Amino acid sequence: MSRRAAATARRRTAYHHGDLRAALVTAATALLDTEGPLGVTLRGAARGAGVSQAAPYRHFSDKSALLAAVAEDGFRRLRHAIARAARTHARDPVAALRAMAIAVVRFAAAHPSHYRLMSGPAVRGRDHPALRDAAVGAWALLAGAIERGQRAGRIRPGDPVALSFALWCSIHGLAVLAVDEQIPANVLKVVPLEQLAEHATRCLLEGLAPRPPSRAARRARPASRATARQ
Amino acid sequence: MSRRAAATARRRTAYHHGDLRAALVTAATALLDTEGPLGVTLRGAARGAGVSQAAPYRHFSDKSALLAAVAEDGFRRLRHAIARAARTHARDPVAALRAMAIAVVRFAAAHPSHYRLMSGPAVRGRDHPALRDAAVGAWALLAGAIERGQRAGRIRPGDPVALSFALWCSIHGLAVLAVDEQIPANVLKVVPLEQLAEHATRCLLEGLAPRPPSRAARRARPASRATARQ
DNA sequence: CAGGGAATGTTGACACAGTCAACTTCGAGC
DNA sequence: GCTCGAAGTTGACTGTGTCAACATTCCCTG
Repeated sequence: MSRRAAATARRRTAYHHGDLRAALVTAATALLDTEGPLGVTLRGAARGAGVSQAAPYRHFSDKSALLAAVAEDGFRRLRHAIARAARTHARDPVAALRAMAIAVVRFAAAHPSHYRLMSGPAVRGRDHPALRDAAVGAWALLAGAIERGQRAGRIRPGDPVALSFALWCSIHGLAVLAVDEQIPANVLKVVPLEQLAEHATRCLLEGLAPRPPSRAARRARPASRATARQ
Repeated sequence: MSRRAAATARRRTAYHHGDLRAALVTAATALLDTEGPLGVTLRGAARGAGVSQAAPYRHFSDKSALLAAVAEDGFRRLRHAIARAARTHARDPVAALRAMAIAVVRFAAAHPSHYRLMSGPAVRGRDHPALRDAAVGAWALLAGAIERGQRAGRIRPGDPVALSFALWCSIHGLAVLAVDEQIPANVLKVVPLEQLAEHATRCLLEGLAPRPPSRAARRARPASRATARQ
């Protein structure tokens, strides 16, 4: 993975680290897990890699560049988790979607600080295209599953991207609420997190299911201009 | 509004500020809007209030206490925005819910940094009960609207808290995605943000609508244990 | 095989942040 | 009128991001 390993196997010397970039990402990730988002520090990562304070600047232009690399790594892992969940239900697209949702929430619960970093203000996708791509890559799996569901007649027709977007909002919203500890105790007491994911996903998937023309659905006016402002 | 005005009208002197606490919250909010979340600083807020660096410690034990006060204020405003939206559709509970969702997303888009702070790692609800209460108070309006919808037969029966939670996930997820600039360009290009809110809300509300027993909904197995791990 | 860039690390320094201790000033109640 | 506590100030400490100047090592070219 590292450009060093790909090269002629430079040996680490006392002076040159060998693969500092990867070591810094690892150290920063460790800090993230143990100390939380505010505990991640450029100097701390350097210490963790056994290197001086300014060394990171040979590999990252910025603190936020380091954080972006960490976040990108997180999205890679998240994508793998989602893909694995999808594979376990290759036959049933709806079950696959549910499993994917649970995988996301599980990932968030297992690595709260990491998930926070991935979707937080510390790194803006705009400034780090690779991060953006990694994020989109992870969530794009949802659209694929939606499409399979449509082909199987389990999900109503329509733009898969638009439909998966609604699902994305739900799942990400739940994950973020969990990670930010904003789920009220009276909810979490009764129902464990994964069941909440199932619940939220089911509510949405029922909305996405094909259905005979329903009076209630059509009664809803398409757009009311008299909504609240601000 | 300020406790100063309520009291015997202490006058501000050169030395004593009069109502530093409120001034600090205002200054911090201004910093948040202009400089972003990372630009909010205790010293900066003190400067903004025309006061020395250590003065805030007479009113806030901590930087995070200041941030919590700012976030709490944000939740108060958010609750008002939601309540106003609900009032504009007193007759149609489903339209009210849609309007509430749009109000939240609008708020988030208008004050991105503020919304981020309100739901971010900077302040943990656990450490600031008043913040937690403000957040719950804002979102509780959803459950009320759901209940009205049930009474009107527009929303299927069930625990209003559980149903509103699914809606909460959707709305908050969309708001957070917007605020974090994670909505892919190919989505935002085609559809403006408020329409996305309508879309997501509609998908979910259709899932929450009362419906004749449907085969597709029942076919979904209640829980599959073979989901992905990690 | 030699030698010279280019990478990669190191040291030292600067500005600024959060935070605290010690001191000062002001308003209110005995 | 005087004192006491609340509210503000000054000065200092540590830790952080960042940079410039210097040191070391790798690897390519002759």
